[in-house]
Amino acid sequence: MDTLKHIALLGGADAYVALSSRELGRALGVSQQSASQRILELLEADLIVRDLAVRKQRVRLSPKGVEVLRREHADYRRIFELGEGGLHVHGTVTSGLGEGAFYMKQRGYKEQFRRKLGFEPYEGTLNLRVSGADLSTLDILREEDGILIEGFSDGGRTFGGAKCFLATVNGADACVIVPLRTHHTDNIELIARAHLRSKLGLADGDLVDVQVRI
Amino acid sequence: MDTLKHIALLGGADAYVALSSRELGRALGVSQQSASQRILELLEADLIVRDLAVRKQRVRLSPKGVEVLRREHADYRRIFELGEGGLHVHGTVTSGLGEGAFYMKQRGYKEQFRRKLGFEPYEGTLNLRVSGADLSTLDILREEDGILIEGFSDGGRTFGGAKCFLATVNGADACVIVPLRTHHTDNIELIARAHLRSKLGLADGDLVDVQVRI
DNA sequence: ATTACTAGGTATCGAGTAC
DNA sequence: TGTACTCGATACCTAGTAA
Repeated sequence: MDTLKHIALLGGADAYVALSSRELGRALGVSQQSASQRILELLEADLIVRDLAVRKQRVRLSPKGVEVLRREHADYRRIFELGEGGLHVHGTVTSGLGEGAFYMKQRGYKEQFRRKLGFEPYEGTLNLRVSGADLSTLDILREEDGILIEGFSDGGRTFGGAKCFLATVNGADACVIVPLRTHHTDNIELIARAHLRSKLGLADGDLVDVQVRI
Repeated sequence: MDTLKHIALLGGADAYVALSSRELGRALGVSQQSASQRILELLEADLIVRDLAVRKQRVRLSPKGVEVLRREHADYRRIFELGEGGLHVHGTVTSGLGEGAFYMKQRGYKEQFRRKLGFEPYEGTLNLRVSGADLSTLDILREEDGILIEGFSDGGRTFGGAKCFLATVNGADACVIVPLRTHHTDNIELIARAHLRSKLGLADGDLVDVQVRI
């Protein structure tokens, strides 16, 4: 585990890195022999792959190895990023494709919002683009349970389900929408009773602070 | 290490959590005896503190224990979040104690800034307070090598060294200063050729985006 | 230079048990 | 119920060395 992390820190998550057993041993504070043994164990567990040349071996993480570290990372995010009273995410205001408004007008969604959130949201969404450190914070949301909005069909078209999380944007009450069937994106959408953009005086590119209650 | 993480995941980073050695053993896949032993080791290393009541022990991380996990977290951030072109940190503008200006006026520093950064910075610093996810991002900086500003003595007083990292604040060129002799704080200081506060039109509490080049 | 086998010492683990 | 001791089994690490 520690060995796997060390390889990743050397860049082995993306590409092969040259790493002799002696170097590895020194870095981990164990002997060359033990380091060699650890490499063999990681290979046996399919967590790394190796290119064993004559001079020096080159190793890199396997997809399974990356997944193991990612899970570990998620644990640390839970510990440190989910502090007092929820989870902070920063994002910049963007104007989406206007799709949000289309979805918000659907009766199948509107009715659920009224019933499950206790208010009828404005027929539009505030789009935020998230970057850097906060990107991984979104992964926590995706794994967390929220207020469930069920999918439905209307007029031969299917509308997917979503999860909602109560939140505040720059202090104003709002609600984060996370589609259930979602790919890893850097976008989040917010809804609220009012038109957030005008209520908060926001323009494209403005940086806002979202505090999500979990 | 794994034990420490598990305690933190139970909430032991902020407060005492009840945790019997049997529970801990089950969670870690070891016996009650080994779990008890691990608790003792963590106590010995001052990574946790314990409230040993009659019924059940309660444990929580010590500041040192939190620090250890934070370092670990920083490693994972380095692996997964330090992608192309640097590192994003968000912070809110605060007015410090005005100390920044005092230091920036010292000849020992000014001369080094001019020589090593290639410009003479404005005689004041922009203070940012960082929170949540970005806090641990700062730890990456603390471990990274930057442009070295050496400490010196002047008039019987000693001034400590620091590291600098080229950065942009809301798009404007700047430089992050990280004191060498520092522990974990939630503050960062920025210098630039111009007075950033007026150049960017910033007021206390404003949220800014810092992109650090590494 | 490497990697990795074998042999032997050491730390770690868990069952039994005391408190 | 708890925690934590002793002690035999075992997993792990290192030195020497082969390829």
